[in-house]
Amino acid sequence: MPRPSQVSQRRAQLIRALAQVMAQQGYEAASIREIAQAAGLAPGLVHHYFPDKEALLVALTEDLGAQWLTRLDEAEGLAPEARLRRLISLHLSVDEARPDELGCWLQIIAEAARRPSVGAVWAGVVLSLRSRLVVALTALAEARGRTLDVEAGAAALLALIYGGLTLGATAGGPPGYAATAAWALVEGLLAAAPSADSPSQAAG
Amino acid sequence: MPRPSQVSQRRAQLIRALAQVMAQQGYEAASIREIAQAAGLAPGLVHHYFPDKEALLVALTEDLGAQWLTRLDEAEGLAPEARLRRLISLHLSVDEARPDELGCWLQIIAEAARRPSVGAVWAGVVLSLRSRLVVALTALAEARGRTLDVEAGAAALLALIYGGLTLGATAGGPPGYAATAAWALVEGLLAAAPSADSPSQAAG
Amino acid sequence: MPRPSQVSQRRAQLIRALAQVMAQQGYEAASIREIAQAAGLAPGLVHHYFPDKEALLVALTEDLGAQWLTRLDEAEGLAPEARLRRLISLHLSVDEARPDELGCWLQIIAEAARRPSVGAVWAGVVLSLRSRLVVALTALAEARGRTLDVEAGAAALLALIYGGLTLGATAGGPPGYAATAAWALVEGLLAAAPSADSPSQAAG
Amino acid sequence: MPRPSQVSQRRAQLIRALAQVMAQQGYEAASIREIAQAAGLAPGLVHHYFPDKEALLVALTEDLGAQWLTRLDEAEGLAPEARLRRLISLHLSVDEARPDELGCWLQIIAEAARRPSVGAVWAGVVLSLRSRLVVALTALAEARGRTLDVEAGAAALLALIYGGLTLGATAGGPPGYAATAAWALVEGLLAAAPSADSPSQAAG
DNA sequence: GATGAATGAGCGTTCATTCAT
DNA sequence: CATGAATGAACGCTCATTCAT
Repeated sequence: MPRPSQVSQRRAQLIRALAQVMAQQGYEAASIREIAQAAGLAPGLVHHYFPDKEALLVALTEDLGAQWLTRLDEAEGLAPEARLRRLISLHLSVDEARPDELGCWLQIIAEAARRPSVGAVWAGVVLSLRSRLVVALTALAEARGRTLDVEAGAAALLALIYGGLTLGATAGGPPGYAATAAWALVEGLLAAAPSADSPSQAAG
Repeated sequence: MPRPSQVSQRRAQLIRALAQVMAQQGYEAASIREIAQAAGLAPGLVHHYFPDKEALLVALTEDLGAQWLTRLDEAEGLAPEARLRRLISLHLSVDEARPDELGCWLQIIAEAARRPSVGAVWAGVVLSLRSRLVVALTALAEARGRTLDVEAGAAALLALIYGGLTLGATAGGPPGYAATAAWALVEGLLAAAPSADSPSQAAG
Repeated sequence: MPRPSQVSQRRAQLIRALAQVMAQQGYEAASIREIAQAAGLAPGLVHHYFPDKEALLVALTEDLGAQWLTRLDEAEGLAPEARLRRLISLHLSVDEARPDELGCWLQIIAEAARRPSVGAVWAGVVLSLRSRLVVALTALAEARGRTLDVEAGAAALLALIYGGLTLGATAGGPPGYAATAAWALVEGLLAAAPSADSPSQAAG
Repeated sequence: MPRPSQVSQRRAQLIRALAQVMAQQGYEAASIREIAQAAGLAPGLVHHYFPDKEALLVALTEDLGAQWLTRLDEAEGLAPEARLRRLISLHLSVDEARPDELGCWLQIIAEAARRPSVGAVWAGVVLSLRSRLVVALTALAEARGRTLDVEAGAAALLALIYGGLTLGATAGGPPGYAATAAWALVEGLLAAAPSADSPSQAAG
């Protein structure tokens, strides 16, 4: 019987192998044989640790999502504005430090659209990311004395970030615009928001 | 002898069939047999009109891109601000009127990342969309008397729009935030831009 | 209604086209489309002039066989020994003047082994070639005053020639050995044959 | 864990199955499904043991070539003349004991003409066969005190043998002529060769 | 646990043949 | 007569998955 750590290690090996193969060839084209080879394991082992190929994809999605969230922890404890700037730049640095990761996400989103198991995990990841932004935005709005629809603001920020990464990876574009634009979006939203001490004018 | 339009019609049939099947099952999972059946044609005909499956995907990408651009023509001739607002809402209305189209784009982007033939067409579509936004942004900046980096602004707008559509389709989110946020982004960018008549204060 | 000459011309066009394509790709790999293209005709026309692909192969076999026989007519009227030498060299010159032809024969023999219609034509060609050699050998044996089994001798000569061409085309070998050897074979057969005026010693 | 011999056995099964099917239907017409069925295996297994169909054909060619050479070993150790007679009759007995084998060779030669991988193996087989004949011819020429171009002689012998087998299998002919003729060829070549002890008369 | 042989369905693609125009 | 669109069976090959060892 393997120690629990060995199971985790084998699973992690296979998850990384899927990421590696999938980033270059896509999920469907990543064959079990190739994944096993990239992991240095026998093909038959894949089905010992995962019931099927889709479960492996779900595990990778969870893994990448957890990593992403962990990375954002670095912004904890900063002042509101600095924290939001940090969150934005941490997001956008994905494509520099981890080119494979972005490729994986593109494939995952495509699969999420028609595999409920993947879609659910992806939706959870988005929810978590958004909630981090909500917290940061709330703190900033409070510091600026504004009443902001932070849910919508966070969704918009994430959309700008995600869109910027995707388009940058697949269709190029001017360099470094996303960070600037993300902050302009924050300022634009804050400028349009009513002052916190005059709620009666909010709807105006 | 078949009329010339016959060929175009058959090709269009097959392109629509691919869109239909692909939106629900993805590109790889859309088999030639299924596509042919969705088009009401014999399987062998697919390769009579397209050299291979990838060429059909490229044709669909071109077709969807052309449709998208055509839709934006509706904003022609409006005043700067109205035109930009119209462009934004035309983009964002894609998911309402054409749910299949959004699903197709998700799959196309995933394929564009590793099929050069698809990637080139997609990059061309993005370029065209961005140039429409550049024109509109330039007109607006001029009307407001601001000096704007319109390339970066257009890229950011498109990123926000594309990200909003994608995340909305795959992970939900608050309703209708994207249009509001897009305009906040525009205002934020304009607010941060120097006045056109006082270039010396640009860096201020 | 086409004039008879047009029918013949179209058929000849297609036969030459098959030869051309088949020499390089083999019979099975020579598609109707390709053959038609090589002939400069529409694909559908092939089945106007030949009931099916095999009939086209049979026609080509007949055509090549007839050409081969015609070529041998050049040796008519020569003295016995010169005539046989000429026949041998005419056979062996096939690979120099018509490289495609040899390639076709290799494919035809392979098909002849399992298509009766082709096999029959091929057998007829061999019979005709052999009978030319029989005539020449008979004349030579008579001139030398020997009683030769000319059927066996002609078969052996043809075997040597055909084997030499085939092996030369597919596996190389010393240059020009076949002509020398063919004549050595003739002399060897004649030397082993009894004198025509002492038939009683033939079986010795 | 399968024993190493298991792999060899499966490969041999498939090679024999290809020989069986190919002799009757040709290489192109021998479908993977049919070959697998003839071997009593599942269709998918063929590509488990051979990368593709052509590799299976190459393996068969190597196998038949090796068998042919092994058969010739029976002539080892005989006196020069007896050895050569034995080599000739061993070659020519192919069509009696192994009708399938001859059919396979016809197909292989046709494929060798346009598949380099097959052509190379076939050329190697011919080379080996010829070198056996060279050795035997050399010994015989020495015993007879003659200076013979043994390379050319061996090539001619092989051509006569191969041509005789091929024509016999596809177009009939008088029975048993080839062995007689092969020996007549040998005697004819020896008769035309200069004496070994009078090299100055070689050109005479 | 670990292996890789085995299965058979399904893939993209090719093709000879037919036939409406 | 001539065209090439249309058909659907069959091809080589890949694959996730299973399972005996």
